[in-house]
Amino acid sequence: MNATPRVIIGLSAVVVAASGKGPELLLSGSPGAIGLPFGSFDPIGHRTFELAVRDFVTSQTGFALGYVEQLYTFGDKGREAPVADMGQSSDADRVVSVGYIALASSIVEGQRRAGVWADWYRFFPWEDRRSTAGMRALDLLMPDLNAWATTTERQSRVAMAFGLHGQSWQESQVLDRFELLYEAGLVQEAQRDRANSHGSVAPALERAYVGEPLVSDHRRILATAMGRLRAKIRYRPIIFDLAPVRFTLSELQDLVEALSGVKLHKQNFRRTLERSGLVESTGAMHAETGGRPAMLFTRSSTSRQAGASGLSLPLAKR
Amino acid sequence: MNATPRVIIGLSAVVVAASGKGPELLLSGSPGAIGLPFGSFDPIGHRTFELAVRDFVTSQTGFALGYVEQLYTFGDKGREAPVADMGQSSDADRVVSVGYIALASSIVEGQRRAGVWADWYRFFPWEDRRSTAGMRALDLLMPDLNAWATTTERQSRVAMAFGLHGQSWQESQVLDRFELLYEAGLVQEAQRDRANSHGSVAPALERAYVGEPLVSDHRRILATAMGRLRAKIRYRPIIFDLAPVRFTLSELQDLVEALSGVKLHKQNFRRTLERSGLVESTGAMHAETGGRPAMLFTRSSTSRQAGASGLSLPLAKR
DNA sequence: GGACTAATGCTCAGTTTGAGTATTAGTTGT
DNA sequence: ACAACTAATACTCAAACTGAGCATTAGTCC
Repeated sequence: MNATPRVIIGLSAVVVAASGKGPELLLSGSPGAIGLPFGSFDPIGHRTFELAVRDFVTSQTGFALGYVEQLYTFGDKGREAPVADMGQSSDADRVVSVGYIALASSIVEGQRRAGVWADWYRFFPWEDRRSTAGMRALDLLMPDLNAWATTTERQSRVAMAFGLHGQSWQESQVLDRFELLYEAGLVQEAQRDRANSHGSVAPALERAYVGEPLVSDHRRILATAMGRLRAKIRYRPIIFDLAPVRFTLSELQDLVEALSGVKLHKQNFRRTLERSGLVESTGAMHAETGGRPAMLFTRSSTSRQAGASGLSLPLAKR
Repeated sequence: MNATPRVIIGLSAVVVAASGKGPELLLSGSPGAIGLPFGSFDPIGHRTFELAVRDFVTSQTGFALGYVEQLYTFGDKGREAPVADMGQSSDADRVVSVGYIALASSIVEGQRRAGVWADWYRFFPWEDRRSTAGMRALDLLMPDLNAWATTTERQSRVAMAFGLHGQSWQESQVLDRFELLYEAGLVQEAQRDRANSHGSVAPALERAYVGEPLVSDHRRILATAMGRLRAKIRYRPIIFDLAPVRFTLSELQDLVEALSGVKLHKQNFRRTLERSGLVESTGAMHAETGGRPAMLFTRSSTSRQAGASGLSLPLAKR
């Protein structure tokens, strides 16, 4: 047997922070080739992946991470993340990339250093169902999706994924929806990948409603991360790793809505939240923009314990 | 910079099948050094990890896998899985292991080929709360756990993990419980790892209630897998990947109980199951050992769709 | 002091659970 | 053929949880 080709471990991180607007992502790369922060794992220097992730994100962007969780390890041939500019890989190498999710509590202007932060809905406009803009993006996609759904199997997949025909919208099925759009050729990555293998060029898609593409398969990784986060806020109190230390219930609700992309019923949200025992009021009030002042809350100590549960998401009406 | 040491990707698989008794695991190794099926990833020959897993499990045990899902990637230095007998690694290499969970539908005697199958509760006796034996294992551990829990922080962790003081038992917290026992030095791996670093030898533990150890950190991987599976049956219909094609509701319940380690309320279990639409009755009946014959069911077609939900687990009384 | 804007409070009906009690359809022994 | 036995199924009932609204405050801004 010849010398085995080297295996290179790449690390990519979906770094999420909440600004006043909503969830923001840390990106790197140059215009036209934007991607997730990506670094390669040094088998000698790094004792654990997690330390390595913290390390390269900090050194690339000057930003220190809070909560970090492993997402998935991507090892399929033909979908490798690019390490071209690392100058160390050759064609014979096999790149395996380990994806991580990291949360940073709300962005304070001073904390922003290098790196570009972007609203994550830029890459998934149809995932934002709070605004009419997001709903409109989906409406615009539907004709193409329907055209693609020629078999009943496809139709049923589309219906399940996008909550059609009486199925309910499942906010955490981000990856299913993205994969469907990819298969239907409605996202730019699909056309790019096909062009790479067939040499054909498809017509440009209107970015406004198919979202912006990312380098390599980073949008897929991002979709995986989004789905995982959205699912996880339901059973683990990770929302508090994104929220500021003290917050009003409305601010917390806005944050949850921004993450999950749906509107919640205000009174029911606070009801379940108070019952859950995850928050406790500080005495202080918050002088608002206008309207009655709100109580400021903090996460309770029980919310920090090992098995603490997450939030329920009572949807708002039609 | 010197030539970088090689990175070797190892693959380990937690292969679960349901026999009449309960969940069984596929193990390999020789007596005294039992572990999970383990193989190394060939950067040239294998296009994807998943294919590689199917491949090495089949070639090592003659058993073909059904459902396969990635579990976690373990890359911490000092916890590498052993590849000693592969004859290809040197001290300078860094081993990263990607763990997988695989499910095989119920074991038919004829399907068993190589490999050893073992009841997974052999490794986690305290996780089986259906039998008095399992409850007893926990009772026997408690004095030692309490002795270890000298701080309130530790006490609260123990209480959360093991459902003490009014906290409820969370069947999916398998890893938390194992880690706690490890920290408390109550599982053999802890003593082995300490002996490796300090050269001290601790007294042997009574295997009957601390469970049997596995090679390397395989018991930890197994705990992770068990927790994941137990959590997942609640939100995805994977139980049907373990069940036979046709089953009675009692058989299905037994299977769920065996997996999750708790007793369920029979009438409520079938009520939620029927409402869920995950199963549909075949016309056929099942001639039982004794008692009224039961209807045979199959998983419904909707249970196969993308976003299908899992089972609710209505606990039985005290 | 009145208008305006959110934050909080409360209600109510429809569902979903947790726990049991009551029947029913086979099997087995006499 | 009948009685005893064993599970599978059917039903009931109350407590807890949810989905939807209506009603009441406590500040800010003319």
